[in-house]
Amino acid sequence: MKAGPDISRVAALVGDPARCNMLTALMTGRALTASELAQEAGITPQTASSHLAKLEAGGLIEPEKQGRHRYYRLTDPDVADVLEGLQGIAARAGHMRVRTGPKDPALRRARICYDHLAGDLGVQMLDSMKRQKLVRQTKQAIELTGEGKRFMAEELQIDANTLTHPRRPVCKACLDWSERRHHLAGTLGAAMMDRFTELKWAARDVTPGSRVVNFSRNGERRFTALFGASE
Amino acid sequence: MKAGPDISRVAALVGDPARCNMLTALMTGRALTASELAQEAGITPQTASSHLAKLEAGGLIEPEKQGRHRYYRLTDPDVADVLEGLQGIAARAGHMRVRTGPKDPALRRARICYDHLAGDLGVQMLDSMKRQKLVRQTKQAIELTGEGKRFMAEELQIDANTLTHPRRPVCKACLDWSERRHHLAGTLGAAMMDRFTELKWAARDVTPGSRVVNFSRNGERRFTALFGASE
DNA sequence: TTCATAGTTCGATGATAGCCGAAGCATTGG
DNA sequence: CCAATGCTTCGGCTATCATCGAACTATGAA
Repeated sequence: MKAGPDISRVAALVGDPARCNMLTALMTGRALTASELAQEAGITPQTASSHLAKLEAGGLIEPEKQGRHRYYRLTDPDVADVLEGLQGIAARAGHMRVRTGPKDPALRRARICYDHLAGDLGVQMLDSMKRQKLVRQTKQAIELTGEGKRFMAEELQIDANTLTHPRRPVCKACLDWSERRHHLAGTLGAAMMDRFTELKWAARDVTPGSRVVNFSRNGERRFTALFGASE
Repeated sequence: MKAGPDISRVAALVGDPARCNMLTALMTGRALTASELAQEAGITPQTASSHLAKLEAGGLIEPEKQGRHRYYRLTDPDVADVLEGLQGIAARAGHMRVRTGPKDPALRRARICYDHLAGDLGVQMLDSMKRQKLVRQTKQAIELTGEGKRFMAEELQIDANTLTHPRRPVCKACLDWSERRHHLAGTLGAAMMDRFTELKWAARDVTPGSRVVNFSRNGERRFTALFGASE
């Protein structure tokens, strides 16, 4: 007498190493073409095509035709959240990748989680925002306070009114796999990351498929000035 | 140049239908024996034994020997959270089980999520608790307020001091797959569900493996009196 | 001790599904 | 129109892995 949605199909999709590599590559938030994803997974385009069709049927990714390219992106930030959740379990069980490159510490410090900042600095930022009362928890979601709106406008030139989105909250807590605490997701989290990039405080690592975010010397100083660790 | 924990192994574990059935059976929060899990998954004990060994190695379940029985439980509420998250994605993609029994509406209304209340009533409860300022979001977690502690003691005879646990927060937001909003997890969520059961306001469905929670007529009245929908 | 139950290990089997080569569409550019 | 590129479909190969029968260990009961 089973009931409820059938997990195993979705999980099986993520369970294949090739598909999993594609999905983690898409966690950068960027849309990638079928061939790029094939290379990312280390398989031929034919095989990739089959995998992509399955992922699409499973509702994990969405295609967008553009000329003779097919760009794929994760359908939803929620998908990224679940992937992060799985990473948390895998990390605890000690199932790290065999090739744990030198980039790993950098990944723990600051990385892209779909479209917002994660890792040590991401968690630090949300903590600091709460301490400064820029956000608070009201009914069911985190909310930007009046003080927070002023702060965003003055310090980061982000107009809070532009952040509303029909299907996505402005603020959302996203569980960080490396820190096991929350960082800020939602349209605000995305907008802030965008601004950091525009201001050249931070830049995504150039290695294709890397989620690492590198802060410049000046950028880190400015970032810490706004969201410094607990005094 | 991959980095980070390897998701695919964990996901592959969940991806097998038999193992997935076992895991969802364990989402009741109860510990089940190897044979019970075998029956739940519809496979022979030998096969189940192999699956259980894999799930244990993957860190998803934990055994506990008791006489000649081996009881298995989910290692961690976090595992249950990820499973709920996967259900959310599966539900959106329309991957419901083929045999969507008559219990389905009941499951959406009230069910056990590991050890606390989920479904419509679970979401309603957390909403109401926030409205009544029994809990609030402080730094990174939901916190029980002074008012909340009084409420718990007076209305439900729950001593807030007994709720602290070395590895588990008192309050935690858990994403509900059917409502797509949060309900209350953590030791408080578990304690409240226990109390509801003790007071005979609600009881888990007798069907083995069912996550449905049935509220008595009186129980629902009392529950609504405390955590009624928004007035 | 003897029997029954719970669980595991081993070996063989069979089906699923990932993989690639080759060929086929579709779009762009010359 | 032809060539090149991006992607998909088809067919066959292969390896993985879930499955079960049979035999074995361990605990508890008579």
